[in-house]
Amino acid sequence: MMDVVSPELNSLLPDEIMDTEAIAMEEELPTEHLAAPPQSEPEPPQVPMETELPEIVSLCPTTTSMQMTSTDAQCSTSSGTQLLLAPSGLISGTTTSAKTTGPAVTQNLPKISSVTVPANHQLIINKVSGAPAAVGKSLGAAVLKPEGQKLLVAGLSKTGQPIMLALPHTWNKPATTQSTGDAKAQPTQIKMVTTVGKPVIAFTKKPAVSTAGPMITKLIITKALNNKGLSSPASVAPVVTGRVVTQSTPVTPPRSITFGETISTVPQNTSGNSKVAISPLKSPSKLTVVSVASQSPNSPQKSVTLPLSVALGQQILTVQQSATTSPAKAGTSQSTAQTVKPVQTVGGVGTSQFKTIIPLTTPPNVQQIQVPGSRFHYVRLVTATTGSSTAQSSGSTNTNPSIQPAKPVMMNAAVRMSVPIVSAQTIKQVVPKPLTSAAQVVTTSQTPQRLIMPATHLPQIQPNLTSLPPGTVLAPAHGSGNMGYAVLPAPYVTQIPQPAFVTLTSSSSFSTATPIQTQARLSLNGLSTSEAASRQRKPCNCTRSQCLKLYCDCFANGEFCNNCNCVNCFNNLDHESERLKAIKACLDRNPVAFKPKIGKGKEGESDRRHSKGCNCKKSGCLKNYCECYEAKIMCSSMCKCMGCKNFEESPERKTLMHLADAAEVRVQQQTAAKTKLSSQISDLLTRTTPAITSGGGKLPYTFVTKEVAEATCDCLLEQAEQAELTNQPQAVAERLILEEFGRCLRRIISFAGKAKTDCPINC
DNA sequence: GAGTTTGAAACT
DNA sequence: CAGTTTCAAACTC
Repeated sequence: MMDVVSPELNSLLPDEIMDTEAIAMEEELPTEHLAAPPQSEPEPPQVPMETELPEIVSLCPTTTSMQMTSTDAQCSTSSGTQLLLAPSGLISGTTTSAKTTGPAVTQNLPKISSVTVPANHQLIINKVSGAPAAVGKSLGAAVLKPEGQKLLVAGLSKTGQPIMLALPHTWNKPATTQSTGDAKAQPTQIKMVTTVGKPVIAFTKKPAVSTAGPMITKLIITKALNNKGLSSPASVAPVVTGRVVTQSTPVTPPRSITFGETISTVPQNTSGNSKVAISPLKSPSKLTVVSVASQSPNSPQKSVTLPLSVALGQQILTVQQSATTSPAKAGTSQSTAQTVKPVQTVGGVGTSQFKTIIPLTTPPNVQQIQVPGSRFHYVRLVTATTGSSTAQSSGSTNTNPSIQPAKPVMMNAAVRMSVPIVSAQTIKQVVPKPLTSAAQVVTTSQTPQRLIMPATHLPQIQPNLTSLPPGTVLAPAHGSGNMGYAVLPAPYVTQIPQPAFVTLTSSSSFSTATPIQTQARLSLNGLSTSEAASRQRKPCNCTRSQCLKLYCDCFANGEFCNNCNCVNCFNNLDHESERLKAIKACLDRNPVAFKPKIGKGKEGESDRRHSKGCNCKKSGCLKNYCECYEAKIMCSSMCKCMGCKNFEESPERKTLMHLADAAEVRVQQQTAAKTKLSSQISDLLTRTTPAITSGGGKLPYTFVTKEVAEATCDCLLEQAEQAELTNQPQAVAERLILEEFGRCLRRIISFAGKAKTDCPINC
């Protein structure tokens, strides 16, 4: 299964993903581009998180950046502390699931709903916008300005000293734009540089690069991994570089992204780079990326969590990575598919599909990368190269602040991201699969990394994550080099060999991970794997499109063709590269090509409506040609149809509906009748079969064979003839015949009883 | 089942 | 963005 990923697949992925140089360049942004967060700027009203999700979180040794609000804050990166980033407005008084991982220290910080510092060095801070106040100093964290802070970065230093960073409110401004991810805004890049004891954060406004889509906010966190805890930023030993790129769409519940990375006090031996593409999410509300360090005592684990939302569902992205304490370079590529647990959603429009991404390696670093244009959501796991490792091994003597994260050399970790997506097909079924909103974080103590995306709405990420066809899976290429990805339809996720779903035994970060792990199997559309597997899709009949166009329903729904009647089908594992190209082409044409067409309308409008509207001309929108009618929804103002009869008061529509209802009733009645008949037959067989076969309950009539019946008839005829020969009156003749019939019956019964006695078993 | 109709997707 | 072509599903016979 895993070998389905061909090496050339790497080349198919967006260049932004594969190009490590590009990342490095971004990390090397000039300092002058980094501007301090305008704290004086009035904070905009709380906006849905989808507009404010940090796009990139980079963990690197970059030193250029503005100082954190608090200079005394210790860099949490040096001590396995998990960092949680909570953009304001993204979290409304709800803590992430990580909060449950252990004893938490909660601060009633203004704009911060809660701060959790579990014993496992994980710090979770939930920021609530709108409440100006100073950050609780009891934590020793930097003071947050009430205004102009959209992102709160908190972490615990090796000494346990918390670090908090606030992002300028401008980060959230794009959120004001309404629309499903179409809003274009100038991307804001936030670079955070944390050295040991000297966390720094910077904000940079960059011209929008993305061709289309929601504003892109980039958050880059650069931190030096130095267990020595150098007080000088100059002496930074870069170890891990991570990026988190997320996009948010308007009006969406807060999300949380937990980003974790392993920080080892010893030189990082895992010099590798793993990339993880996060499949588009239909509307995930919460995204959590959790990175768990290896179990090595010297490899404390850190994580950054961006709590985004809670109420409507949570999307969790969990990345587990192991950092080998051994100084030796990891030369082996350990690709372990990880179990993906679909996060259930609450209030989901329909069932969701998941997208799973499995990186090849287990790098200590995780980078989420947003690729403009492609709208793919990627996570890159980057491990410091030899140079950085050497620096660390030398006791963090490296004083060069400009040290950039080493390019990935090896990928050892397997990361899977599961992203449930509401598919159009699901909507058509009008059978919403309620999903639980509980965010789940899966962690492992071993090398495997896991990325889990919540199954519910993730509007903020939607622009990117929803771009991929539902159920898309990026699987690591097997032995295809350092990196390889296969975009797999969700159904194929279940086909991945069991080892790929290695159960994660969490020993470290999250105590709550265990229950999740038990059900870590990927589910599709909110269905269990078995249910998903059983879900039958209508086979396509494509002949010319190679099933790589949206004409093909299979392709349009992000599924591989299976049992279809298509000709020259490329929508399968054998044509990964073509499929990837086709997906990219579709996304280039329409970034929301794979998003459900039927979605929620505006407030007050029908819950379901065609996002684009139909364009019917001849069907009157009363045939299945019409997508609205097919979806059993009314045409709306979005439609450009002619002669539309698919509106509420349309008599034609009512007539059709009545007919349809009547037909449905008939079908139901017929079905019920068939069911009843079948049940009766089954019951009859159930009752009779044992008697016939077992012998214990053999009934007399079972002896009324053809021969017996004929013999009886002969007896009766003989009796009738005798009566006739003796000139007996008819009444007497009838009596004689009936008496003879009675005797026959008695004989039959007697014989049956005798046979039962003689052969009580198996007669 | 073959042929026609239809409208979305793709193309220019 | 509009017009045209292509395509596969829906529909008809």
